[in-house]
Amino acid sequence: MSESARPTLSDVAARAGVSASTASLAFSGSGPVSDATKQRVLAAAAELGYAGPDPRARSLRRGRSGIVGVVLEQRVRTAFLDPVKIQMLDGITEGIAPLGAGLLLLTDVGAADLPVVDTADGIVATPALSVENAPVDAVVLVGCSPRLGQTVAALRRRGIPTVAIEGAAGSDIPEISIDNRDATRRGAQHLRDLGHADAAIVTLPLDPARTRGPLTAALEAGSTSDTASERLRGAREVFPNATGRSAAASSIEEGLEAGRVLLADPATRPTAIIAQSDLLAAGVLQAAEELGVAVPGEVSVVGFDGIRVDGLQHDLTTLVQPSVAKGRAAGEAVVRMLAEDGGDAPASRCFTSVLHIGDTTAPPRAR
Amino acid sequence: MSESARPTLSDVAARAGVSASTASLAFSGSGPVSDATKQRVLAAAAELGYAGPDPRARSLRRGRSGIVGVVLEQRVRTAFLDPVKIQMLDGITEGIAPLGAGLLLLTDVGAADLPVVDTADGIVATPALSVENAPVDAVVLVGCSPRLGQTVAALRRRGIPTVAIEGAAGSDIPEISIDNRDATRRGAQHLRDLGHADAAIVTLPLDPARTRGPLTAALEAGSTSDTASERLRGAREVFPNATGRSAAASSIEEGLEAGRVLLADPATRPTAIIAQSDLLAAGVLQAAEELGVAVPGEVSVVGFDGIRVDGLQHDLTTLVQPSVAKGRAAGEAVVRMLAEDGGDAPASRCFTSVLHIGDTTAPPRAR
DNA sequence: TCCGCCTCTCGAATCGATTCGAGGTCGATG
DNA sequence: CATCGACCTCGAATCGATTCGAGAGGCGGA
Repeated sequence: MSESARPTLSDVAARAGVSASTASLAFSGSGPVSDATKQRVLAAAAELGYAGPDPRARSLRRGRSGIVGVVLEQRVRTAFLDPVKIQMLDGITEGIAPLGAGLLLLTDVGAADLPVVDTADGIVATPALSVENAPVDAVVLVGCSPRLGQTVAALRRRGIPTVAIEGAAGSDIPEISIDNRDATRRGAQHLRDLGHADAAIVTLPLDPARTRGPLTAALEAGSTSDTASERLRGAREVFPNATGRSAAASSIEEGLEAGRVLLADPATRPTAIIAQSDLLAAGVLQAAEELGVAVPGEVSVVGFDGIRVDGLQHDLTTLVQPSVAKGRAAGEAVVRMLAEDGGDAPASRCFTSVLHIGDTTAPPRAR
Repeated sequence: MSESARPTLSDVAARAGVSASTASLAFSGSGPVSDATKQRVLAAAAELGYAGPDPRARSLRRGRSGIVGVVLEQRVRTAFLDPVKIQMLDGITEGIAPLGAGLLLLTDVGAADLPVVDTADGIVATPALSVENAPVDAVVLVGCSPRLGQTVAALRRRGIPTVAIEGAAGSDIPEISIDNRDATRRGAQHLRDLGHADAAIVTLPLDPARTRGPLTAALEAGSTSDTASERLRGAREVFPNATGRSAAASSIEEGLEAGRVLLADPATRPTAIIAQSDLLAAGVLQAAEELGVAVPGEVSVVGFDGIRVDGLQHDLTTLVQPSVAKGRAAGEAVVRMLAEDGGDAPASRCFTSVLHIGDTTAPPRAR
């Protein structure tokens, strides 16, 4: 028992001359244990180099692992390149702080795609950790994805409390969202009020394939992204016939790409561009600069998110959304659902974005 | 048993008319189970809505949790604002892919600082998850920190395989690093070769307090950051008497701050600035622009990292380090250490940075 | 027909800690 | 002096799955 193997609680107990149960009490600190005994146990633990109760055993017994899963819809790098995601993650961290829980990064690419892993030795290793089998007490879904349905189904089957940020996952799952549609509408209205009649849109990825290209009716109809669709609808409320481009990601690069196409031809160039994220907007601004198109003189640009894009010269007109607060709300919802008395309150929340008018929008130049 | 509670493997087994052991075999797929039986078990599971083996129980029995911990030295937001960290994280993900393991985010603020959490109800909750008690199979330390020693001690006591990225943690812990000192020296030498004699340095945080201010001897002597110290030494090999500023973080903002001070007075202004990160360098460039100091005409700037700073107009002269490869190497080291046959090979690796000469360095203007 | 072997299934032990009720000791009180 | 608590400590059951050796059938060959 006390061989070279790591000591267990019973080893410590034996050494201290008490029973395992008493040792356990001594460690968890809560139970009625005399000071003398506690000291003895702690001393024995120190002598044996006991590092504390095994978290695996503890979590089996307690039924809680102290881990909250965060499901990202993309690979880690891609997700974290988006400042909005990072802010939400940070908010989640704040929100679950009272739980003292850790954050486990998961992607919903699905275990099915990679059920087991063959090691070099030809041994079949543990199936990859996924939302189907991760030892989590609760899960926060960040951003919707085509696989959302399957992910939610697995979570429901496992009975794991779930909260979704931006993505309708089902009536029993609290959703933390913002006024995507109305906010975008307000941004578009701002452009209309300035006198714009010809606005183009740069959308977030619409389909699972993240198709980059012109914004076609087919693409729009087949959208699997609530966020992109809602923002699109909001824009269409003001500019029903707006055309545009669909980006393959929310990044400056993609915005640049889209901007180049939209601004290329001075004859057909729109007087305003509504980008569905600040990163895309920043790319559009860069494209404008590249092509020598003045902002806001010749083209106005509106973004979405309200992040500080490092190094951006402009004060972007955008819809400022409370990303950190969203994350925090999600975290708090998790805490509530995990509380003993129970989270009867689904506690969905919809935050409001604020239109920040910067220096990238102005009346269109008479042509 | 099969009440409202979630079904267990034995429930499934009972329903399928087999023993629990057989059911287990059927699920793990590996054992010699007849197809008929397997189908029966799977069917029973489906009927009962069994979601697969409980990961907590499984990890207790198997002794593996399938989770790899990543220890960050700061809060999540701060860490992930640094593109280098994100790249490394991504590399780690790639590296441990064969494990099929998940990534658990941990910070080394220490459980001691927040041993237990009082809930609103006055109930004492589970101690916060930390490196001391997280159910991880291995850990990757990202960046060194003052608390490194304690973190490593806890890990060692627990017998958890550990790999450190940038930070000497002990002889038994593989370290993945880069040639901080020599790389910086080469960057500095490049400046010297161009004719610079008066270079200033902007360092990464040196002490636990992340003091922002002039680079004093005391600060240097008390440095707890290997990375910053090494890069500083490299610079000093070429410019022994260089003065500078210490930043409170690796960010554009901090670089801007430092740049403003260093470039404020045209009389004492250095002809070159060596920044210990690209983010800091970008800030310095911004400061230069603000103050109307031409780059590289009036001041040359060298960075470190080789990240693409979004929106940066310049092609920064910098030392390109392979961040993703570093992460991947760390992940691979973890895989090796976790392999059955055993990772006798500590497998420390030191990568080499490459000097990329952009357009931010040029000979000093004769004054 | 009988034997041996091979394939599939089962029992029981185990992973390490937690929890709860039972029991034991000791001091104080009537 | 006997009894009642109060306060500790202990035993045993439990969390849910995995694993390994043993045993039971079935089938082909002699």
